[in-house]
Amino acid sequence: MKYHHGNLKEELISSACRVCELSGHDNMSLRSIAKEASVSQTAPYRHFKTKECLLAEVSKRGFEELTERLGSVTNQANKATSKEKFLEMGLAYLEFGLEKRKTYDLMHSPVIDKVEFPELLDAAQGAFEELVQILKDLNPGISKNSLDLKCIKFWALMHGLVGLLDMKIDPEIDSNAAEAMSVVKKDYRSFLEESLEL
Amino acid sequence: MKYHHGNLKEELISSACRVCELSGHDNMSLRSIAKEASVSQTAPYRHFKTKECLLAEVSKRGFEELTERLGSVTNQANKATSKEKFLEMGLAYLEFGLEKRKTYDLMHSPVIDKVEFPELLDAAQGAFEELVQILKDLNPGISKNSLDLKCIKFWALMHGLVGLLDMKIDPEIDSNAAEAMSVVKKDYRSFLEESLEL
DNA sequence: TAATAATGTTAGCAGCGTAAACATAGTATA
DNA sequence: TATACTATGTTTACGCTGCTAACATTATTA
Repeated sequence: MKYHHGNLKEELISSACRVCELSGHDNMSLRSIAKEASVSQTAPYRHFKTKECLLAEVSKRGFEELTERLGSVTNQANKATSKEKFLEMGLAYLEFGLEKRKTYDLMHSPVIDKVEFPELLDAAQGAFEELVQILKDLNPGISKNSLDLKCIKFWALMHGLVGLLDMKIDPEIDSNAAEAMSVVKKDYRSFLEESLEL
Repeated sequence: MKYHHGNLKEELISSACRVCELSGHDNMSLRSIAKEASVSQTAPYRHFKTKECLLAEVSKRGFEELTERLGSVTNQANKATSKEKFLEMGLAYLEFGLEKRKTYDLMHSPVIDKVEFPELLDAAQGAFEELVQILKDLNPGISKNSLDLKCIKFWALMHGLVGLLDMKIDPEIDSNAAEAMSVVKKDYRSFLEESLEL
């Protein structure tokens, strides 16, 4: 066993990403992920000033993956229309939010003060740009102001849906909210289509 | 000093609500709020099985306040039209989310497993019913299915906006997202009006 | 009045984030 | 090549946390 690990920082981050998505950032201790890397409890402090810094790294990777997923919709070199790409982007956003739910939670959690991590804002901005681009394509000649509003509306709707779709609602209750949610879940696409006025 | 407090449970809850909104549920320890009530660290365990149970109570009160705020819009006995009430309800939702941001975070935080606290789902359902009612008034004769979809759309948009509006974006960056956000902040009402197709 | 339940205290456990002091390995410079 | 310096690891320890167990006091009920 070497005294120097060689690639500890990277291993800690990827381990943290795994633990986060598995158990949520609440159940994620620096000590446990240090142990997972077979390293002393305080070794991470050679690479991260605080636990929050490691979490910020996890969050950043989340935004990068989201950006990548959205971008791959934009960049698919097929004959899909702008409208279709737009719908697909909405789906891609929802899929990311639901598949990587715990990571998505961290990305939007107040435990990381984004003001202290400007690179996180940059990463989030990257994802936002993808939405901006697709909406611009979809609305040629639109004014900057209207475009901004459309972007926020789209983003907010997607963000809100991720939160609501994942709500654990007891089907026994058969409440209005549960019913409505199941309608949406049954077919995201038609819901998106209607909601986004296409 | 009496041995028995007499009203400890209630005091712990209201103290927890205060601390939560002040510092966020992450910076809230059972011990500190016990101390605030001048009671031993373990006294809360006579009233709450775990810390999560106390947090659930705080969350529940949040939903109740939200329901109350939304309801008071519905029930205002003036000559406001349904459309105006609808807009006001959107504003009321946003105001609650932004004024009681930390509580709002707890209400939507994964630290409380809502499945384990069905009364929380009930409380959330209460708020949802207010949205349903106003949308029903606004769209007489609408089909149940369409109504459900409209509700989700409205709720998701509001929920998403609360999350986005509170984002701390460095104005120096002057990014697209920051610009768009400031446009929305400048006048929620016109944004809502446009977004909700009125 | 005596038994019981409710509600408080004290002591103590294991886990946490983090700081300080120290050890070892890799790198740059003389 | 020897030596200093820096990077990266370990050990130890501190105070805080949620929580349990054992015990004390008060309120309620038979």
